[in-house]
Amino acid sequence: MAAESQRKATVSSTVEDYLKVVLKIEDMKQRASTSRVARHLEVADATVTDMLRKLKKAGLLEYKPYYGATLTREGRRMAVRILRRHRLLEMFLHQVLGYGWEQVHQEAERLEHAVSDLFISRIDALLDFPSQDPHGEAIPDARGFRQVEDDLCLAEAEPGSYSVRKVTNSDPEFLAYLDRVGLRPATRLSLQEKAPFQGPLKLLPESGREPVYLGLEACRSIFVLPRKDRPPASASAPDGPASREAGTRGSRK
Amino acid sequence: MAAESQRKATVSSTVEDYLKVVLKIEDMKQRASTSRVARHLEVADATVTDMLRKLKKAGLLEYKPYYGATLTREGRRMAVRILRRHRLLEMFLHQVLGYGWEQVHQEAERLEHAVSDLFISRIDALLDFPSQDPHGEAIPDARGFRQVEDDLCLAEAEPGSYSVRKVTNSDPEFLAYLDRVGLRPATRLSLQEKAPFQGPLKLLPESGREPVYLGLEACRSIFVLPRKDRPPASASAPDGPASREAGTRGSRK
DNA sequence: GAAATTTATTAGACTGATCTAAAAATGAGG
DNA sequence: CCTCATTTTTAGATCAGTCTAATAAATTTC
Repeated sequence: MAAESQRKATVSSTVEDYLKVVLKIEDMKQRASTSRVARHLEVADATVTDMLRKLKKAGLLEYKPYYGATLTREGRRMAVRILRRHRLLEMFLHQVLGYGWEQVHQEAERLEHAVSDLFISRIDALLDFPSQDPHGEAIPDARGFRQVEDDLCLAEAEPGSYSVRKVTNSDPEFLAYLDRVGLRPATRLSLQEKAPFQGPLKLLPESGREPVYLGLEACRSIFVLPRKDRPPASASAPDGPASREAGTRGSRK
Repeated sequence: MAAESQRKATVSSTVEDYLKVVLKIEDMKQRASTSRVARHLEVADATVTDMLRKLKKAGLLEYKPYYGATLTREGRRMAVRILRRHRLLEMFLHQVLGYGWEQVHQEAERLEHAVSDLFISRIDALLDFPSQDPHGEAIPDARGFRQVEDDLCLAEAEPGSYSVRKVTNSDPEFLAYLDRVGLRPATRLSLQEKAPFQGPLKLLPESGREPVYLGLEACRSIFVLPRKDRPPASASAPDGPASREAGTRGSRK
């Protein structure tokens, strides 16, 4: 008998973190090499080599020495489960406990390993089965299905009118800054020029404020949706004027 | 340079568990001996000996070989902090996420080590600063102050009228049973006889149902408050009408 | 395509929390 | 006060996750 194990494999939170990182790297269409994984987790390369071998043995990923790791079906299932927990928790912290979007990541990072499935299903229901977290990232559903997201990275966008879809960077400082200048999911903005190789990119958030200048790196973590109306227009959108105002519950301090 | 350390000592969740257990034992007015701590934590005695020495070195408790441990001021502060988190979390799970009182303990046991102070203060406010958890146990306040509780243990109570104050036993089976027979904090009940050495004690919960019989051990985890009206009376208590139709003596079947 | 550079793996060690088995204190009874 | 049972500690190991330093494979560069 060899094809026995089915469900229930309970893993340490360390293992969950490794799987999460490999998934994240694969999602960015990069190779999950030892050093890349090590950078994400902030551990030594040697530690990762070791761990990847263990995870391979556990059947959670494929591992080719000098190449890197690839999640197996089971490994991906677990990774997506954690991703779901993480994002659902972020949403919960934001909506129910009033956390700012720059505060949710760190807390969710700890809770995702500690809460039970019951907890997750209760907050899912309490939040009415949300499909996105406070940063605009999609929350996988309970079966592990994920929406396909082919968003446009601001760093590659042509001049035009857009709205912010998601921000993939959890640095609190950075998020707090975006918040301050009025850039959050659903914010409308117009872009005058294509992102330069170096130097800041000029944005005009609809919020009417002054232009915002962002470095290339910053732009890489902002994803947008094109809007079908030209940059400097007056009244047009039928779904409400200065909407954006709610969400992003204050707190801070 | 010697009297430096003040706050901030961050400890592992294992250490938190040891402190919690020592506090619990001290609260029961027992000696926190190696083996008693070991039994509570379900680890080997040798492990405890080791750990107690480390905790002593860390200044969290006194430790006398062959005698046991006593929390220091700092150790007690930490232990009470965890107790507060635990009970506040239980209340939160019960009130906000709809957990049954037999489900809250296990989840809180994991969360108490994972949530931040911000999380705790948010749920505290959300629950409107509760003073008791779902089992009727007092929640220490944010400064670490604890209400003095001198409750009467059902195992020692004289016949009379009481109401349930708290239940100190987190076994889900047991709690689910109490729930089924209608015994929970604030339930009124009358006691016909004093707890026997062996055999079940007969209780009459006000909820009108049949008498309930509880073993001595079970009675030890139930604490009650005397009510000021005698068993077989008619009208008297100003805090409720036809309270206790205390008659019902024995009979019923 | 050989040398230089980068990336990855091996080797050896450490830390924290745990265990088992053996030795040593403690404390009760005679 | 001596012996026996109980409780506690010591000794020696294990396991997971991590590190550093040394070595080896892969890749890039000239």
